[in-house]
Amino acid sequence: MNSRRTTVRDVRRTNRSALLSRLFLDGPVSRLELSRLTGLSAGTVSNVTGELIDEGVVVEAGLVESDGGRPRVLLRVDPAYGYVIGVDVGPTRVRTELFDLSMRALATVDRPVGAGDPDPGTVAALVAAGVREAVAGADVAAERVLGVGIGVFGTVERGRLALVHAPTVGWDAVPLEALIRAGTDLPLFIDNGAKTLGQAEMWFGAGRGARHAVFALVGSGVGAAIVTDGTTYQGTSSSAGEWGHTAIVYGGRPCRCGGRGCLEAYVGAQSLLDRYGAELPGDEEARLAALIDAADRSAAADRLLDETAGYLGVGIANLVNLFNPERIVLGGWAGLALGTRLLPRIREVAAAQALAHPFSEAAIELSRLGPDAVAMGAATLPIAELVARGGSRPPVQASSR
Amino acid sequence: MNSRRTTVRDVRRTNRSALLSRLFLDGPVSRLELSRLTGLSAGTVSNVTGELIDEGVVVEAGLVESDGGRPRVLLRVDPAYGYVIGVDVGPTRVRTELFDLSMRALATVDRPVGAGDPDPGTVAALVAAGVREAVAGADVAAERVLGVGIGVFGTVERGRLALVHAPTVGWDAVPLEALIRAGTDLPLFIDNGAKTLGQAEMWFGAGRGARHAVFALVGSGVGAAIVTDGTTYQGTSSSAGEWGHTAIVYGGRPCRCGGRGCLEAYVGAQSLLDRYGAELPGDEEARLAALIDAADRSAAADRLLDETAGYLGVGIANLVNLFNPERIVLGGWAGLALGTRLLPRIREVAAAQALAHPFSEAAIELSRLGPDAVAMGAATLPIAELVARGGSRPPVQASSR
DNA sequence: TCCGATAATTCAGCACTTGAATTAGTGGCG
DNA sequence: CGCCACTAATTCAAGTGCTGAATTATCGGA
Repeated sequence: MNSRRTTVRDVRRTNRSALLSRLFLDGPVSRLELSRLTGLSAGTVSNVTGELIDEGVVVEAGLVESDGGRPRVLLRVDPAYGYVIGVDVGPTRVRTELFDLSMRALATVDRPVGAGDPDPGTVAALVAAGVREAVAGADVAAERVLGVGIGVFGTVERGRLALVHAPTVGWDAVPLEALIRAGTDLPLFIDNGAKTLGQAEMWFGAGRGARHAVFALVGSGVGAAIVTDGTTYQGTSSSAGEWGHTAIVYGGRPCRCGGRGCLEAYVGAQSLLDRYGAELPGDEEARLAALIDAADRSAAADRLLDETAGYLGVGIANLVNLFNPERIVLGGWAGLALGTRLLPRIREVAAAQALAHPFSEAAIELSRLGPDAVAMGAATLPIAELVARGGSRPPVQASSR
Repeated sequence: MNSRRTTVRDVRRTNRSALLSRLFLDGPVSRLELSRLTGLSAGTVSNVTGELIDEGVVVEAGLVESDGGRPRVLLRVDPAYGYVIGVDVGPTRVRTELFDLSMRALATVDRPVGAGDPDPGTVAALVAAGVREAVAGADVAAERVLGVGIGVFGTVERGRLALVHAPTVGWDAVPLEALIRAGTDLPLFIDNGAKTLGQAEMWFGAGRGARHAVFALVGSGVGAAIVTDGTTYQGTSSSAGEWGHTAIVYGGRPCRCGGRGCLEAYVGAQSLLDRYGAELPGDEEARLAALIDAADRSAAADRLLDETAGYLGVGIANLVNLFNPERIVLGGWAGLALGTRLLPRIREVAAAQALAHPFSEAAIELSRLGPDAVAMGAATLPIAELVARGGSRPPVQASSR
């Protein structure tokens, strides 16, 4: 039901894109295998890969032995063809990483934002500075940077310029993209941090190979990334996936979003610690770890965790019934800490609450990459764009500069 | 990130499909307008429409006046090119309708299934018989029937042959498609009834023009159809959208699905009537109407309805936060009856519970087509297939039979 | 009857894939 | 040492399809 025109040239773009995608995700592959993987004829594969090699996107990478017969030449994306930057913008810190195209981190810059509610201008300046430092630190020419992906806390409203909403820290339609653009000329890709983390798991972690998956992320707050048909679902204005603010207890605990009975008010780390009552030392992560540790001795802590497993299980059952995914991945720093101990119980509860049939299709797993993959996931955004374009063919008319 | 090969011929198929889609949905259109709508050159439009006219799918339909200049010729899909059948399979009745391609109903067959839990064999036989009667009743040659779309209660697991799960009436993996195929040779398209109803609203009702919409259907039970990017979201095995069985009251009322606190256990018509306590006469629909009517006089009924608006509002807020749709359409026979009275209150509750930003993007409306559109929506399934194929071009090698 | 205006068709030029034929590398065997 | 069987990669004619410009069709008005 689409209505974009299609011309013969789109065929090439689509096929370049399909080949690049295989090359990028399935590591070194021979032309013959590419032909099998994409269904394209050997002639076309030869033709297109030749073009990609000429352009420098793809390089040959050794031979595969054969027992009698011409050996296959392996191809792969040249890791040094370009570089991408991923930024994890949290409420308390900005972390910038520069990767080559094999996703090796070549530079990392980590900066605290300072106490209190983060100031948009400060955050934007930290991002721009982080990008400059990462480029300098990795000793890479700025022209070779394909783009900067940014994963932000809060929901991102994608219009001509992205706006960020994060009521809990007083951000209402903050023009973050405009602010950052003032400090850098590189192409910017902004999305919610939960979604970029989901993207990372999808490409390199627990989501590999899945068509439909939901990444349930529990940190101080609770979010989710919903992948349908291989792509992250955005909704009308990119704010889809606010799983943490779905009500699970009608008329229940007030949530910091203003609603009542939201999942986040029951399983978010902040809420958990609030409900525990007893004072614990250290930052949020240390306190949650202490709480989990205490469960072996303290009945109160144990009961609290058991309740949490119940809420999480029901929340996950809701996802199963609504999305019928083949995989549900529990992540986020608190999600991992809780899941490591509670996963069996969570599965149990979900099994009891979800409909039998969709539940039988859904594998419930823990995140593989850990919560630090937000930046890496963000860095995949410019790569995805490159692949979708079919690798940047030089513009038709080579201008003189 | 797809990996299907693309050839030059796909270009034609895609463009035929785009043109047919415009012709089908935007009624009579001139070639020039088609060119503007699809972005295709005038030459291609001329070429392709010529082909479609030769094949009989499209016909000319009058001229549009001009003040000086050659008048535009209007084109439209020939309503008599083919016919489609839609079947609404409910637990108590099977309703079969035959439509021409302008969606005019030419024949309707309505049959009760009989009391008690429906027997799969009986239902399948009723469908097959209904199809035969409709074809005979409309006096249409069976070869001209493009296909039969079937909207079923319960979730549909789409594999090689569709299976139906409906635990509430004891259906577990009923091979409905196989059973019906035994009684007819026509192409079959089976989907959940809520989804076909959503499809009908999407094409002809409250969903027109929306990219992202959720159709929330309340009848005896509760279901939903989720439209993302213009197509109904199916999930891994087509069982997505079980909104009725998402928990909204943790540990709440037991639901007939076996879970606890499901939305259906609070707002489904059956549950509402159960909770009302007082005995009412007539069938479910009459009793619900009586309950709503009583609310003006009875404090108990009024309170029950107000509670229901609360649950529905929160349930809808969950949809808003999770899907960020541009439209939420409340339908189903009970949904319409309740919504007519309660919509303002439902909107109020949803506004209070949902996040401000996604809520501001979502229009909450009532269904336009009423609950009888299940069959019509089912009938769009074969049409959608026809359009996606680009209108059936005759097979390359015309066989001798 | 001719003219200006708008719509539709025709066609050369170009982009692309396919499948068959051809060329390119390897190891084994006589 | 040279030939052969085998597998991989490249080349190329044939076929399909879109575009943009030129051409043709069809109107109203002077």
